[in-house]
Amino acid sequence: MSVSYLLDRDGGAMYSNPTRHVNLGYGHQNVYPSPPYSDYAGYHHVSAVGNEHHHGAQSGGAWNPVYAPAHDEWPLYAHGATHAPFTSLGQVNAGNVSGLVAPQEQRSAQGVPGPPQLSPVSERDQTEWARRTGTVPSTGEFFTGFLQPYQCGIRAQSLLGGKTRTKDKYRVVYSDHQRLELEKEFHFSRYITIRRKAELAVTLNLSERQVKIWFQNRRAKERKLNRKKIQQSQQASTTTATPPAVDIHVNTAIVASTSGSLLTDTLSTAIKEEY
DNA sequence: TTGTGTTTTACGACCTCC
DNA sequence: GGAGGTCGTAAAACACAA
Repeated sequence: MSVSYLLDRDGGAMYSNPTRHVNLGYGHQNVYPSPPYSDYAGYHHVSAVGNEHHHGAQSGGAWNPVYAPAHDEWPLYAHGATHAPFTSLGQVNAGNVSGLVAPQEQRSAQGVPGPPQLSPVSERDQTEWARRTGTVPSTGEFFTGFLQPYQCGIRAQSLLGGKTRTKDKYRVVYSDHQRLELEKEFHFSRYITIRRKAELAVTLNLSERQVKIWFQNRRAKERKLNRKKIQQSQQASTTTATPPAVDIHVNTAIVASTSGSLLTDTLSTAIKEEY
């Protein structure tokens, strides 16, 4: 299967060779039936994310001109960066995060099963997050005020021996909303398309580079978790008195794990069919 | 409060593919 | 050569026990 989904979703915008990433072990991204963010309990919006696999029918959908083309990296370093991306996505207020509503409506208008409404982030969640981060946005500034990546940082050169870091922040902490949307996207597909990356970057007010790196880190996290699970299962199998039964479900689970994902046997069956 | 372990961003090095 | 992949790592942010 490899990355054909990319071609499907992106009209071949990414790689034309379907064998690319064939060894990466994530060739099944499009189907991912595990419970939403089972290993991501740290985020509190799970209930609103239950209907993932949203923009799955984006394939073939026309690129919506609402979304800007890929913009330059690091667009938001200065204070008071413009927040134009949201001006076209509807009003954002402190009690209703609606950044993705417009895209969904557009997808719906295209007759495709679009993404769910953006997970509603309650005012309590926002204030909680603001409290934790020590940043309290004013009404209407939930996105524009304190979610700016590198909001305080002027990208400084020659820090850390030539490495580039922000001047007064080594890294920013993404908002719950940003991480939630990224997780939703990741849950839909382990590999983001160029088109979707640009879309997300605009929607979440991140740079495309940040989105790309987030996905890289997220895949690394998943691999790490999978390695841990494999180790645990191996330890469990060695400590059990009875030898592990030859169970098709177990085997498929191991196959899935070694391929770097959290697959169910049902899913692995689908993968076998793909391969 | 503090020490410590874990998680989260961000990057560099290196690789593959076009 | 450029883009994006993995892998390893730095360091901030966070969680939590003592």
